This record gives sequence, C-alpha cells and structure tokens, in this order.
Amino acid sequence: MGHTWLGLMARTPRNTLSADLIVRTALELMEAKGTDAFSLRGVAGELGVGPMALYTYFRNKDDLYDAVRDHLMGLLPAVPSDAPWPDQVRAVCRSLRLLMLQHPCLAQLLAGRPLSGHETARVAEGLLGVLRAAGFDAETAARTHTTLFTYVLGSTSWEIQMAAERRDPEAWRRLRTSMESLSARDFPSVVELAPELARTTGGDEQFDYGLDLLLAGLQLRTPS
Amino acid sequence: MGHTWLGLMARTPRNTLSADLIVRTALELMEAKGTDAFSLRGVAGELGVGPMALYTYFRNKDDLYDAVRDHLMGLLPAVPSDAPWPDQVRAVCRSLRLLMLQHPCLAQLLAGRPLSGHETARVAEGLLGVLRAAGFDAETAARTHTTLFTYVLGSTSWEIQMAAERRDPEAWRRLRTSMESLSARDFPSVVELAPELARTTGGDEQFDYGLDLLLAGLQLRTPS
DNA sequence: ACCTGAACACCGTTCAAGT
DNA sequence: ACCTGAACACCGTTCAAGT
Repeated sequence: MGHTWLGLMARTPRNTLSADLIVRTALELMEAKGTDAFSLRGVAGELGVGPMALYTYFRNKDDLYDAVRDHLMGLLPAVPSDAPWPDQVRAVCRSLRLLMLQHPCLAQLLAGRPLSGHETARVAEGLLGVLRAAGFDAETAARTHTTLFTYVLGSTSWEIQMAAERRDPEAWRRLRTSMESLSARDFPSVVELAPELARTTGGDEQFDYGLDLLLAGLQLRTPS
Repeated sequence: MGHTWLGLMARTPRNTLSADLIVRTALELMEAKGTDAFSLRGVAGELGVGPMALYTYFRNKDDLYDAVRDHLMGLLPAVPSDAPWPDQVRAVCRSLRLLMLQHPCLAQLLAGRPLSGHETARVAEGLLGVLRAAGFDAETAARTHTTLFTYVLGSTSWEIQMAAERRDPEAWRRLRTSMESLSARDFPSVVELAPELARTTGGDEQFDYGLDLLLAGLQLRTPS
C-alpha cells in the first residue's frame, strides 16, 4: 500500500514526522473542510501515514486540538505599550477577534477546551498587565479579564457561526422563511427590527459597540 | 430481536413514538451522559426502536438538536413587566444563564446552531420589547440585544466548560500543574493573580460583574 | 522511539422493503 | 405514514507487533 512504480513511496518516509508538521497539517484541514469534518484519520491520510502514527506525538485527539489552539494563539501580536489603557484593552480584544475570524476553528478550540499552555497564558498576561498598570486591584483585574475574554469569545463565535450559515444557501433559505413566518402580532419587535437584527449579527461596528459598552462601564470604576 | 419469553416486546409498540417523546429522551441522554456522548443510535436504543425510526420525525441529527434547543428555550420565564428597564434586562439575562446552567447542553445547542424557531424568537422579543419601551432606537436596540445575548452565551458557556473540567480529576490536575509551571518572570501578572483568576471563572458574582459593566455603559446612552 | 496493521466498538445516513 | 434491517462510509482508540 502506498507504493508506486519505481518504488517511490506515497507515504512520508520514516522520521520526517513531527509534532509541528502534524499541527500545521491539522490546521490546514480544519480550515479547508471545516472543524467538524476534521478527523485524525484525515490528518494521517494527508501525511501518508497510518492513523496510529500520530499517537507518537499526541496522546489523543483533544491533545492535538490543544496544540493547534496554542499554535494559533502564538500568532497574536504583542500589546501596544505606548497608549492609554482603554486603547490597549481595545487592541488586545480586537486582535483576538481578528485572529478568530482569520482562523474560524479557533472559536471552537477556545470554547470547547479549558485554557492551558504557554501561548494562552501569554494572552492573559498581556491583558492583566494592562489592567494592573491602570491601577485596578487584583480582583477587579481578574474579573475584567474574564469578562472581556468571554465577551470576545461569545460575540466572535456567534459572528463566525452566522457567517457560515449565510454561506450555506439551504440553511440560509430556511432561516429566512422561519423569520418571515413570525406573526407581527406575537412578535412585534422582532418583526419590526428584523433588518436591524440581520445587520447586527456581525461586523466590526457590532463588536466595537459591545466592547465600548464594557469599556464605558469600566471607566466609571477607574481608580486614579 | 426484542422478544422475551411470553412474547412481550422489549421495544415500544407501534404508534407510541412522537416528536415530543424523542425530544425528551434526547434531552435526558444529553444530561445524563454529556452532550458529546449523545447519539441518535443511543436515543433509538433507549426508546427500543431502530435508529431509522427517528427519521420519521426529524430530518437529521441537527434537526433534532434544534428541536431540543427550542424545547429548552420554551422553559424561560416571561419578562417581569413591573420594573425599571435595567432590572428587566438583568432578569432576562439571568434567567437565560440559569437555564443554561440547569441544562448544560443548551450552551452547545445555542452556540453551534443558528437561531430559529418560535421559542427562540420569543426570547428576542422579550428583550427587544424592553429596550424599545425604554426609548432606544431600532439600531441601538438591535445592537444591544446582540451584545447582551453573546455576552450571556460566551460567559455562561465558559463557566459550564470550566465547571466540567473541575469535575474531571485528571484534567483538573493537568490544568493545575500547567498553571504552576509558569515562571513568575515571564508571566508575573498571571502568577500573581492566579487565585483571583481561579475564583472568577464562574459564579453569580462574576456574571453580574460583566453584566453591570454593560448596563452601566448602556445607561450612559439612555435616551430619555 | 517510531510506525504498521488488524481489530473493536462505535457513528450518521441511504436505500429498499415491509405494514 | 411509520418502522425495520442491511449496508455504506466513516470515526477514535487499543493492542500486539515490527524496525
């Protein structure tokens, strides 16, 4: 299996496999075929090895998921150092959102697994450092970090989900008809605001709107 | 298959199946074994029918997911009518969070599928109605609705995820050691705030903290 | 250590058929 | 309409074995 004429191997020769190569191949497949269609067997097939070859480098599928997530988190830019703290916070949140939009699988990788790994800690470090330098106490800094992180995660996951749905014509048609079937008597606000709701399911403006609400609330508690 | 002595059927006799019975059985299984372990074959087995029997009532697995989600959303209480609008908004967000905590599968059902169905529209209607009655314009009401919804979804999903991880001793141990292995030189804030971060990964206080930030920011934009 | 190959216990879904 | 049974094309993971 895997031999062609002249004895060329269709599979990768021995000792060319590595954790990094597997992670990059897994990421490619997730972005090409979607996170749900991703499988260990698919990665192994792409690399020309048996499924069990991957278990030399990763304990199981979740372990590979964590490695891909950490690989992506490593791509996050550093926090800008020369700016007022609200702008620094904005920059961190925006760059995390942008990374999620560029790599939609990251949303599922962050939501479905607990945080661990150095790259992920680096992100927390950046945000916590900004908040501490701004003068917030330990408890407020921690609470604010968790709030901002979950807001970015929730809003961007939703945005990605909706964008994927819009690309599937069948699902999009069913969503439209289900919206249009709502009676204006029972759902007056939903029917009236349907165009606005459709417009606000994603985009930079919508993300910044919620982020600005959080920052405005936070600035009311500014210590200095 | 399914016959016992005396001819008693181990499977449900004909015409006792219904969409509602399937939804309730699916929900039970999701909550007993976890959402990930859920399968159509499992539901069919629990009901004593073949896997294909379910396809009479649901087009596919996603269709059943949507039905379970709508069933759960139907359990949400109505918006309190005699209260200032910030309290009404708080009530809607808190009751959605409570429902998600009581039925952890709801988090995945909301995050993984697009919104559709009357029960889900009912929730949007309640929140939008409150915001419109408070005097916000169409665009602001829609943006605020999406912001609040994604905040509740993100923060509560995260809370549920972390609580599940804490229950798994193996995963919990690995998360502790990965936290403790971080050097105080490279991650000063994370190491210093480790106890606060652990405390703020969930709970009513953490949820209300973020919700109050949003509401404080929103009240700065109050029209009247 | 690194990788194979067969096997186990599963999946969702299609298709043809029975009542 | 309602449900069965066999089959298809998959999964993740274990286990024993080879180099």
